Amino acid sequence: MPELPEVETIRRGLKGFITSKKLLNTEILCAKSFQGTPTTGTVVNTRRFGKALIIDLDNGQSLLIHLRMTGQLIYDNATTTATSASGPLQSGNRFAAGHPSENFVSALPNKQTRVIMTFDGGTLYFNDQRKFGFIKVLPTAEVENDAFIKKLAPEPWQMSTDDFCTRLERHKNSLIKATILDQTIICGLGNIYADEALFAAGIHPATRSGHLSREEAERLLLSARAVMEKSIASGGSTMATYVKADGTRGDYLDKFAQVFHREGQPCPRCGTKIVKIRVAGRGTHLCPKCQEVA
DNA sequence: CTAGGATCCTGTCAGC
DNA sequence: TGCTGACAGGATCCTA
Repeated sequence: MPELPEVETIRRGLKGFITSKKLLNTEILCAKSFQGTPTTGTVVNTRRFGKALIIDLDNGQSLLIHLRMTGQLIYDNATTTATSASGPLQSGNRFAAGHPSENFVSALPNKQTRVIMTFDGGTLYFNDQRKFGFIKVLPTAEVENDAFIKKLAPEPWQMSTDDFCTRLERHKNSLIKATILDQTIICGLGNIYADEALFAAGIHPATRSGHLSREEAERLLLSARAVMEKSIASGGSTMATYVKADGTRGDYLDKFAQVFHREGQPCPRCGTKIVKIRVAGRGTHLCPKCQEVA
């Protein structure tokens, strides 16, 4: 679930809360969700590689966190006077981001809480319904050598059209949606932003990657940047977007999604009904008129 | 090497 | 109501 914009939003939000705070204790409620030996230390940095979040401590150790499908990070601030640079992301004493659910606002820990990390100033809950995500402790110097991190391709902002075209050609028989979901080909997109980028570029998700013209490839690359930038600007999937101003629950996708979870509704561009099909094993949303099969 | 499908896990929802 | 299968904002492993 959480894709690059969500993880970037988490990074920015957490940075404001836990920088210079000391991690005092780690409580592991689900062994599968935690790798390595729990450690203690003061937070000196928060970084991101694609969808992976890194928290660096001053003891030479780092936390590598991947939320996969249903992970959430929810920080409960112990002090009401904490100053956060990320005002809009905060609601009461809590900052929450990741897979949108009632966990953002309900009592913690709960059935889906996998790890509880106590800081001198607050508590960080790692919730994960499906247990695909994890927190891993490793030496800071080894983060970039981690098997997952090492394989990641550049993000859309770091990739030229030429480079993108070369990568598409290497996977010319794959469907374009599968290609852009592959983090070793281009990094950061997940199921939402893949659909949104393909819609913005007017490309059918089941097009063979090698069939895209250079112009189409460039449109897709620029669209990938644009849809993720827009999501980051609106705060990704955070409590602030999940809980509306009047206190009611909302769909955070309302902030930017044109096609995702909008099957049956009119295409914002031409009015044709959005359809949902299956491509590369994933639910896929598109406008059958704006994204004709090549 | 690439391409496609199964799989990890829990929970929800549509359909009988 | 209760059961069943499909599916879910990700990535890896296995097979051809």
